[in-house]
Amino acid sequence: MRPHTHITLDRNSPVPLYFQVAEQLEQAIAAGTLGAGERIGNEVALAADLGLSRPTMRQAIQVLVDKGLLVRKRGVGTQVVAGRVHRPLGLTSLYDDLTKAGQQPRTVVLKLDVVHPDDQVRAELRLPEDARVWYLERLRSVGPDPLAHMVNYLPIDVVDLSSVDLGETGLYEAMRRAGVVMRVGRQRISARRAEAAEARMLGESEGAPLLTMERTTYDDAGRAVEFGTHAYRPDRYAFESTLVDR
Amino acid sequence: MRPHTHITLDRNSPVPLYFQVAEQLEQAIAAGTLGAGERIGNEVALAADLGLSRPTMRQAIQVLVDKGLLVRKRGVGTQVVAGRVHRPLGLTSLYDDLTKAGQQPRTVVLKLDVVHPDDQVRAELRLPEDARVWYLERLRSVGPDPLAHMVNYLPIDVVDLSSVDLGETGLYEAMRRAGVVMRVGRQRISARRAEAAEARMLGESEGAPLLTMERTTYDDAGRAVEFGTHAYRPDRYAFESTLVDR
DNA sequence: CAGTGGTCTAGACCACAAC
DNA sequence: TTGTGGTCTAGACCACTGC
Repeated sequence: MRPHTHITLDRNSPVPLYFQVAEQLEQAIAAGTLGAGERIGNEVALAADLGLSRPTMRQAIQVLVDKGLLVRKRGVGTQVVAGRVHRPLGLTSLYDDLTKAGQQPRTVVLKLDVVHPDDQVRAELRLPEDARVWYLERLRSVGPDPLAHMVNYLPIDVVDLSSVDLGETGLYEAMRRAGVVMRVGRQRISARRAEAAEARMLGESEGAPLLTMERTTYDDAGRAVEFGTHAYRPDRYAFESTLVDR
Repeated sequence: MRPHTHITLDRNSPVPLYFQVAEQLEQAIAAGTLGAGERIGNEVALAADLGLSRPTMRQAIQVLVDKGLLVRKRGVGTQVVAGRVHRPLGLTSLYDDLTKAGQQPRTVVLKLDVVHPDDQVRAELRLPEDARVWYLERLRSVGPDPLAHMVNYLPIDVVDLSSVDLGETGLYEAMRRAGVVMRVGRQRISARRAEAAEARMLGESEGAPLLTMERTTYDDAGRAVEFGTHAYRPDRYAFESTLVDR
């Protein structure tokens, strides 16, 4: 155990108390104030120190356990996980990823249309026979080289894509601005050979390996709001994620 | 809202109450008793019906929210997410995945040794200069065709691999039997061309696309217990996962 | 307005690990 | 035996949604 690292609470803030604690603990870990393998806690004492109830303190710790930064062990305590911190793979888009990493992505819209979806897309989005969807095809680059070729399908009533500058705004950002609250994504990552046209667009040779991702995203009402199939140049992109067992 | 689906509790069971509830709700969703878009809840009434406190009921629902099966919306209620259920990508090994899917994987151990790790491996495992590690190289097949080529490094004090039949037992299973409790995994998925030797082993041609995964796994004390770099035939394997925003 | 989930309190008893 | 996290209770007030 060790003296806890100067956590201050603002009980008038709209930010929940458990979140304030989690944020400051995370900063302490990132800054090295709490080093790998070091123990925090215990929960009861920490809660008392901060004038919180134990459930609230537990909730704060749980946030960091879920992020893979802390591990709990009954009868022992709560410790900082070894190893450098990865940004977790969340419900973000490639555009979000790149801008957060300080990159400046450029996007070319190759096609934007309203179409009748094929059976696979209609099944993924759980749409009726006669429904129509947005068809969006884009090419994204960072620096001089292309990075990803992206095809997305959205139910037409989710957002009006014709009124959005998709060269300047990411698709997820546009959806959020339209009031869509995305909550769950189900994705499948694999690889395959580049086809001729695709290879040309991405600046690769035909048959080169491409990293592929298919994702269906659902909003806070459980409705499918987007289905996409993307292809990435594997020398320029990888999927990183943290898995936690509870 | 709707009548809740016959949940029975056993207060003498060692299984936590919130977990009993979550399990039975999940079964109801899988069976279609609770259909896509349908509302459950509310929390207060459900808790009262089952004779539970509201926090316990909330904890049960939270389990399924984290799995991506339910979404909550303040002022509205809790609904079942549309779409079929995916098995989530957890802290499992390829061996676990395949056996759960009813497959019978065969594993050939190509090499098992104790070596001095190179700088990358030593850094991933956070080991001192003079530490030694297990080097394990395997080829896994399902049916007549090879599926994955796997290289793993483990600190020598984690488990004695020389006493395990790794042709019959998965690595993760062997670690669990040795008392290792794995809690956090950090992984990176990408793709590349197959090299000559690798292509021969996997029954592919040189230059064929391979799906790659690197993973470092940590135990319940925050210690790095395993680092692996794997290559999969992408026509036979893909990574599926569910992402949840909270 | 009524109904919903989001947060928070102040306790309690238990299971497990380490000594 | 002592200390830790794991579970559970019975309330409370608030923020947001939809009518």
